[in-house]
Amino acid sequence: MPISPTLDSAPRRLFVTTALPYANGSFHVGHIMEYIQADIWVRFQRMRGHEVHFVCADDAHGAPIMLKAEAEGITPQQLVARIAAERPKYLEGFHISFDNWHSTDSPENVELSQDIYRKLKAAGLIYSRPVEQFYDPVKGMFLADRYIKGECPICGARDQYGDACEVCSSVYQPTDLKNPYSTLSGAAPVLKTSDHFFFKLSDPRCTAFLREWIGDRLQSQVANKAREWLDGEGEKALGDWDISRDAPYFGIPIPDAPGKYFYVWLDAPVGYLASFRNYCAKKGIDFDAFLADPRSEQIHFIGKDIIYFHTLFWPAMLKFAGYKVPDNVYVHGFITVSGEKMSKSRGTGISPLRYLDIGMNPEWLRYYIAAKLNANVEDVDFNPDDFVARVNSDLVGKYVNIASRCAGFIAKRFNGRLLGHQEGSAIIAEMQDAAGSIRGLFEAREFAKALREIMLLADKANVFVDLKKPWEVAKTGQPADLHRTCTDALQMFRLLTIFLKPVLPMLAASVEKFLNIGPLAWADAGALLPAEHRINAYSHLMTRVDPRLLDALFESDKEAPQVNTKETSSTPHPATPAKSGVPVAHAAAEGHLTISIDDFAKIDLRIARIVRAEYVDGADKLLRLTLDLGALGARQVFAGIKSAYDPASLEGRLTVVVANLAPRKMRFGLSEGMVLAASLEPGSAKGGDAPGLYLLVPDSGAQPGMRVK
RNA sequence: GGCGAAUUAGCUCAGCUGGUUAGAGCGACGGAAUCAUAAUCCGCAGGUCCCGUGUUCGAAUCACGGAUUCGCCA
Repeated sequence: MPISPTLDSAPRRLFVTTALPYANGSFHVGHIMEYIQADIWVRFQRMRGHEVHFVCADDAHGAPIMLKAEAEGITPQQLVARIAAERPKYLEGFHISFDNWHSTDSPENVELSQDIYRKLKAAGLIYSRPVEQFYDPVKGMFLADRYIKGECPICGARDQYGDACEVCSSVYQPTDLKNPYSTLSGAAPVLKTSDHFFFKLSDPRCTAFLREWIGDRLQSQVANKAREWLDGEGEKALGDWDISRDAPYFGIPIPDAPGKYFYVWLDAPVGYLASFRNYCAKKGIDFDAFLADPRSEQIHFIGKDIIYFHTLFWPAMLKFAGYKVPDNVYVHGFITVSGEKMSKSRGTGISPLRYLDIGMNPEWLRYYIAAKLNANVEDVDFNPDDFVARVNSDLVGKYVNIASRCAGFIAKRFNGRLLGHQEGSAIIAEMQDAAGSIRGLFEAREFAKALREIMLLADKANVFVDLKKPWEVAKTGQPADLHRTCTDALQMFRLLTIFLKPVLPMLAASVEKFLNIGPLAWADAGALLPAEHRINAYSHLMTRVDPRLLDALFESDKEAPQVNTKETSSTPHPATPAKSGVPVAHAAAEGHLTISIDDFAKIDLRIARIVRAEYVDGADKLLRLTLDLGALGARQVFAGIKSAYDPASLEGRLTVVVANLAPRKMRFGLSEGMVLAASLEPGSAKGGDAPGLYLLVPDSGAQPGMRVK
């Protein structure tokens, strides 16, 4: 049940988080979707004047990170630091406005996790008992289910994981497997007993509290699921939670229990608090006072895969450790691509980094995702054709176009000044009235509905301009009428900008500059630009999506990056079950000096004929080359060889081109490859020598399109 | 296997507690316009509402069965 939009204007104090991403790999588009959803909501709240603290952190602990670091010959801390270092590129790239980004491998988290544990223990909710588990005698560690494979006890299929058979889909215990082996060492695991600590979730105090906490605050789908778990009976009864792991383990030591560590899922959500506390210290906010303030709201945005942890363990942990409990958990579905689940191992999906690298506008994605998000736990499909149509039609065709078609008149005919808004169009008032319902939709995370309503208003603005025909009035009518129409249309444009600002913060900033106004807040919808207000020159606010960019986005991005292998992903995991417990010990250790023949084979080198070569307006170093690649067709390539070659001298010549280089959007157009040329390394030029540039040329007889290998 | 969710025009989706000819945006098609980075406006055409049976005066909407897809069973 989404909470009803606040109708009063009492300032709220919001502590908002997104799920902590596991720090063993880069962000995927599922993370980005969650961040975009939360960021839109957060920016909306800030625009309304509320106090918002929006934080996240890397989820750094656990066996997968420990093993991966070991395989790379580095410490877990080094691995986590490397991943952390690349986070800002994504977050800034998609304009995610976190106030703080921290790590669960931090002093704050150690302190908070241990404190919570001690208090739970004091409350009588922690106990220990022996657990018998598979143990890898070679690695000297206990094995989680996914590090064990063997033959299915039901159908006999080989190489099945310890929890379920992919062939006959029966479910069993790892100890049921026939001929089990450790995926880490290949050794046959042995059963070994060890004491584990448990959080007594089945305690009547916990279940009673959780029933009450769930109340009607959660989305109905989420509440139903949580109650199903809570009310389970017999086999399905709510079990206690095993919160300890034995050394060796990368995690937080359990107080007074040598060799025992918190299971990563215990300290992961505590990371929300750790990050917030770290942020409070930097900002001089009183952490304890904030959490103690009954007005403070704690909101977690998460994906549907981790409902269990956030609606059962997490509130119960906080409650019985005497901490503030979450006010709400907002759950979203996964993102699919053209209806297919993303699978990193199969190379499908969208790489956020590639999206940025090929020059796609992050606000296109923000808009598209917002246009498909609602408050339900439903998957969102990224459909390339739909993406192009939606963005181009809504944003460029409808919204930006309003400013574009009026700004010229205001600038040329009226010296950039607006008319007063007396007797303005009724559509302006209609838009101002709509601010309330749009606000309610943003508040309830019904972004798709909000944008539909906003675009309906944008349609009306375009019809308005069409009916008023300023281009005719400019020739034959009264200047005052022209002034009136264009002023009104810009007033509408400004109102639409307020409504779109949570989704399109950068575009809104450009509009603020264009309109020569300060940052727009939600309440500004109640007022209009004053008479005689002077606007700045218009420059285009957003370009259309070139469908070829989508091709580039999906093209042969086959090399699968690291697959998440945490026990359960703490992220809005797009899909794929974590199926790669496969050790990669051999991979990175080989150093970076040599590559394999397979690596080299990835580079598609081709003979190309330079059909045309020309200077590029405004480029210091570039020539635009049109290449003939034989059977591969024609390509446009920008080459930084202007200093060494006269375009005319290049036409007709053969050279070598990297044909499968990811296309790159440059200021002057799309570059679809790279021609090869020899030069000295920068800085190694001997005094005075020009570095020089020497284009590669094949021996005579080579034909365009031939493969070079 | 048990439980649950989804399936509506070419695409993306609305359709509340069952009620007259099932809606929107985009796309397609036909016109108009030319202020706007060809954007805009008007019109028109698209649907056995997954299939089947049933309840009902009446079902996209309810019940049962089935298909497909997905999820949970920690």
